[in-house]
Amino acid sequence: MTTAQGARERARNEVTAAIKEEARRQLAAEGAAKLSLRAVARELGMVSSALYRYFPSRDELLTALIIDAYDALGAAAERARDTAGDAAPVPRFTAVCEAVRTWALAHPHEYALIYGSPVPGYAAPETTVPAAARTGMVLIGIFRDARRGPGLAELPLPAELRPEAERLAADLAPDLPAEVAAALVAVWAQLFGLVSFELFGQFNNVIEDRERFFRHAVTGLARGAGLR
Amino acid sequence: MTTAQGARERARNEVTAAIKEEARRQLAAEGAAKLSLRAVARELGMVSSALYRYFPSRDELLTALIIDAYDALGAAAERARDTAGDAAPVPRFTAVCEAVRTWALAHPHEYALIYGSPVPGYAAPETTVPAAARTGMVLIGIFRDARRGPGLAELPLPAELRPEAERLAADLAPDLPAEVAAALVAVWAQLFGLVSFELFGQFNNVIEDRERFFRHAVTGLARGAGLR
DNA sequence: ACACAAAAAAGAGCAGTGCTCTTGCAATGG
DNA sequence: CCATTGCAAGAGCACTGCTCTTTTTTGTGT
Repeated sequence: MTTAQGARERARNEVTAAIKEEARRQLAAEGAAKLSLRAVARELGMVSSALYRYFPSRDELLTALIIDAYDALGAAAERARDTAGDAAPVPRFTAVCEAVRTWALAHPHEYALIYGSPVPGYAAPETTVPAAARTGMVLIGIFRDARRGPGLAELPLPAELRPEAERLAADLAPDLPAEVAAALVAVWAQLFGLVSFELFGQFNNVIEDRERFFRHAVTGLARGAGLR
Repeated sequence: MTTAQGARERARNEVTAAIKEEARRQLAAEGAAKLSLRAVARELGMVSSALYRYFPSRDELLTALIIDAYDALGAAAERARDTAGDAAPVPRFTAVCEAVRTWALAHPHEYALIYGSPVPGYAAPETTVPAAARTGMVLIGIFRDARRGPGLAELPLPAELRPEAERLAADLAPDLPAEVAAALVAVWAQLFGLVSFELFGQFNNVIEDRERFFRHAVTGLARGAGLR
């Protein structure tokens, strides 16, 4: 049994959760750079050193928040995919993209935490990989579905990139052709380029109607990657 | 006369330059988060408070570095454009893209400073705008040149986005059609999406042959935006 | 050549940070 | 019931950005 394993364990889990909750509050309010162990402890009515019983370092706490952020974004993407139901590939794709953008706009600091500049000296541990992959999986799924039916056009693939693309396909989606896998990864990076530029202020004084622009851009992205 | 305007002024400029130089060294070595005024001062053999005569705050020093980084990237892009000479639009475009990527890989922390997550509470002042625009100008120039000659295909533009695209064209490149301006901005964001993903580690364990992948992706980008 | 004002540097200090180590207390389980 | 174990607290270290005051340097006009 994993519940009811002693009051001690239970209390520990509760305190851990409270710390993460307060940390997430501070993250949303001020950003990762201003997330302070001491402030979290203060808010929770404990002394800073006590926190180290729960998280061995500030970075470890950040890692926990990173995983949560990846999961929240992945869940938002999955929800959009499910809502889009059995629409055509392009609208399904754009629906997921818009969900990503909407989540990012609603949680800018958490987005910056996972897709912004990495903290120097901090390497994301393996633990984050599954959570990080969730959103990508949703995109892969859309391309996979598009292959059944007439929804996927032919794509060029230069010979010099074929080995890499084959490897990519084998790793990510063994049932997809190499050129689709390559296009998929490019689309993935470009999607987050659009979101990051908007969120990180590069569109300030450049683009006004960002929602419409985004919709147009991701439609182009979908078409460019062969979705029909 | 602006030179030889008193030894005092001259000394001031020299110290300012030395501070920026040392700061850039530390930035390259450890990243923006670990850039410390005290450490810079220490390295220069002065006391930390003396630095405030030259830069009113750490953020102001960062701003100076940001402008330098934008300028260096812009210069790299311009060099690539000039080297590409009168090649066809697509190779000229990819040459500039590869120059951007190469510069970013060579100066990861400076890249992160300008295209990574913004420092919370820090808004880039107007001063950075001209430097920031340089790289974009290079891309605009390529599209402009492509219009003379057969190098630019027709692009779709949804009616709902036309007003925004017209405004965009008027602001950025009055001699380009609205749909080209819109595509340009999207390409711009997507290019930096590719570079950021590689630099920020999202391609770890995903893409091996990053150079070839990048070349393929930006070629697709160019085609998608109408270059031929 | 010298005195003076302006500029620069130094020093002390404040409030904050992450993190470590020791000490004391209290709940748990044999 | 009491030893063990888990946890919180406190003090302290080495930092950070930044301010304010005092001292020193330095270019220049008389």
